[in-house]
Amino acid sequence: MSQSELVILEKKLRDAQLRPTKQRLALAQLLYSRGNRHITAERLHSEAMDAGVSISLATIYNNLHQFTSAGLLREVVVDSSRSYFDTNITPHHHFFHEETGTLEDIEKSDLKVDNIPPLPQGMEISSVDVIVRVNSVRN
Amino acid sequence: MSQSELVILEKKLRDAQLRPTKQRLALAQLLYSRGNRHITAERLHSEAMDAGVSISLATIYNNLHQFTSAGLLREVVVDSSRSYFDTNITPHHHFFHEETGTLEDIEKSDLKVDNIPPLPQGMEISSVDVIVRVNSVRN
DNA sequence: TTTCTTGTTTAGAAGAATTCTAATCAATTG
DNA sequence: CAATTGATTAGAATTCTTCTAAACAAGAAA
Repeated sequence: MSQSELVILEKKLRDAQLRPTKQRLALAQLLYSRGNRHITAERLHSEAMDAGVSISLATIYNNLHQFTSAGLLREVVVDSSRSYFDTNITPHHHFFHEETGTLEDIEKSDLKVDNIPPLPQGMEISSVDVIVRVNSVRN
Repeated sequence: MSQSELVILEKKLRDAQLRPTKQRLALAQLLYSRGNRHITAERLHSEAMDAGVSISLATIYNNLHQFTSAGLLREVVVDSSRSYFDTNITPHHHFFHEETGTLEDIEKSDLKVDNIPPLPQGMEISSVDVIVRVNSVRN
């Protein structure tokens, strides 16, 4: 991990009004230093452990939610049994591999959603989420 | 509840290879005698209680899953904290009212999804789920 | 610096939704 | 009817997530 990378991550946290604590910086590194990721709390926790960073699961959850509120992460709802957090916060959609439980981005420009019916008075769209669930062909 | 309605529900269960037990018939009534519904296990349980049908929560879960496997229900994943089951099994999409936690159908013909990128070799689409999350406009 | 304030982290308990267990019970079959 | 197989049950167990309240660390002020 280069020094300049740490400085950038620290600024990212400060800009989001989050104190750059040891734990937050470690999480930010795991999240943002390897390209776009889709990750669960448990998985992030074990990655932190593997990286030798001691951090409690409660802190992982706290921070995933704080990062999400701050617009640094986005929660993707694809599986009723666990929450996935996406480091790609630009508008886009997902492939969900049902067998492996993995997500893959679909760039917004690739996919078009048209003809959304009119919304009731006083309502506005908060997001349009498309999930293309895929499986391997069974023979 | 008319007699003929019960006979129809019983046939529906038999056709799905499910024995028409007292509990299943009661659930089928609650689910299919009031138009399309989007319901959680807890909610269905309290409706059954209110209707004077004694049924355990385990049985509710068992049956919701059996109905789903049999194609009599469809699970909709919109909220990471609970599962919704939809009695409308035709292909369609949903509005999700974030404030109230309620779902509303969007007919498939109303909405168009285009330009899904090519899938990796050996993969096939299992479903395409569109969720339009809506909120009331805040002043 | 040192001190103060406030935000953060922590372990473990608590909570909520769901699934499991194994005993009882009910529907169907012969 | 008796036997078989499937369904239901209460409650325990599991899993994921949130809460609690005490200890700690970061930033601000002196």
